[in-house]
Amino acid sequence: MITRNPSLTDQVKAHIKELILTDGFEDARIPPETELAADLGVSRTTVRDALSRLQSEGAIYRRQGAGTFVNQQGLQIKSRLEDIWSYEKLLEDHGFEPSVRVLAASKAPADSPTAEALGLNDGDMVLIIEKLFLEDEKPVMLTINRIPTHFLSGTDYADDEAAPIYEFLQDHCDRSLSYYLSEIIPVALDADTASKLGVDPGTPAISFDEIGFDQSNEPLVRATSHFRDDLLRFRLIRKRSGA
Amino acid sequence: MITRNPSLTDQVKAHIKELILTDGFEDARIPPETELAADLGVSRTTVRDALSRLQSEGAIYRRQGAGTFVNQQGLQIKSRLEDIWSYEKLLEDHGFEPSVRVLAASKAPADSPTAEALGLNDGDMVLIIEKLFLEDEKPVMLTINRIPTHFLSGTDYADDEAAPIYEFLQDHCDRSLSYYLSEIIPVALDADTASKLGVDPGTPAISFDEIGFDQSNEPLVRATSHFRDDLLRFRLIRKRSGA
DNA sequence: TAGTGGTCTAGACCACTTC
DNA sequence: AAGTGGTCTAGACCACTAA
Repeated sequence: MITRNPSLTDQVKAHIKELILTDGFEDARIPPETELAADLGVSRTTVRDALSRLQSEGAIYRRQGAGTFVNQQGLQIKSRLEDIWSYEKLLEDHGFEPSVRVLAASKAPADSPTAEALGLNDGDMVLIIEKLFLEDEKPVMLTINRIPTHFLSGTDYADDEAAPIYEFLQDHCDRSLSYYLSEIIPVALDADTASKLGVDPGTPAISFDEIGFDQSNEPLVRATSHFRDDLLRFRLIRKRSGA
Repeated sequence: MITRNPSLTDQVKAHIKELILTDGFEDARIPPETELAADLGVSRTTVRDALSRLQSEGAIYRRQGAGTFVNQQGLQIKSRLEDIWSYEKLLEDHGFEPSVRVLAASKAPADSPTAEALGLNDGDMVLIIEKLFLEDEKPVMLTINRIPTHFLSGTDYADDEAAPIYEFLQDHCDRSLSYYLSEIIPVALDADTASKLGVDPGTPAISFDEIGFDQSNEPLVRATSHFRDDLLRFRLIRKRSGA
């Protein structure tokens, strides 16, 4: 049942991932590329594309001349930092079933770091949406989004404040979020943030300070997020790079 | 002058990066893949491989049907987290010329997190190497490596304690470091670490807790590192993933 | 020496953007 | 309609690992 869309590569990738999770293989060894290609009736290139993606996700590793192997360690990686697109999905990948609570949604003049990040003038207004993500009523992360009000194409957005930001920007600003430039910052939580997250003030936490851009590199949104380190910890595989 | 090794793809990649940094292009637009392929006398596949790597580094982005463009934001990324291999190189990429000071190198029984990470028994000995990386006498990061002593193939390693760990493991343990599994942890610096880094106790910092594995997934080393956030901040590009 | 992954080619067709 | 990047094929040869 080989069809277009999802792409062949995606189907092959899903198939191999399935094999990894169910079979386990002997010695964690995955069949040779040529064999996979023959079995699935696709070209070796397609198989290699699929394997390359699995490799970059940390699920497998390859040794020239030896073979392709399952990377048990890599399976601990729930999500690659650079692949995080919505926090809803991030939390789901970590095994949560998050609910979202909008703590605040109001317009105010941009503070100075926001104005600088978004290229605004002093006094320009931004819509501030503060969302808390919970798992079973327990706070996991807090995120504050700031969107220039001049992007808003209407006023009837109240129902969608809980939506993922890229969706909100699409629906109510007619802008398409393309990527984030993100800084990873260690902080001691201030009293306000700590209380919203249900931890003691001063608790160390990871904070993301990010700017979301559209395809033309125009900044659309500035986001600041804080995570409960005891509930959500970021892991990654570091390898010798080809660069 | 097209030769093997470095690979064609690497040469093409370097060539395009050169173009990006010097020319700047109009509208940040990069010539079409077919044109690059013709100019350089290589196949489009090779050009695409090179562009894909540049894209994953954040230097460019591609829009189907529209073209390939320079990503000015992405050029701010000094090094991808997942491509960090030695801290020497990381610091160089950030514009430092780091010097290394070995603060300690001694054998001791493994503490319990180390023993667990490396699969050791209670009381097994590890060689602990504590290194401080400085820029102009100013501490930037501190790293502690723990290597099981039973890996050591000799006793004359004293001169190489300052070497990058993968080199030390190669030369004195005959083991080849393949990858790290790394956790990103927010901490408030304890008095000892803070004083070594020259900051106040309690200063928030990023800590990496990592296990280094060889090709067979055998753990070789556990490392704990702390960074001066005011001198070295991690940035990354987050994109919608193909996964 | 046999078998594996790594690199590269030449070409086809598709999906999408732009004019 | 023209031109771009995205997907896929079939095949060649190389570099490396393992028996």
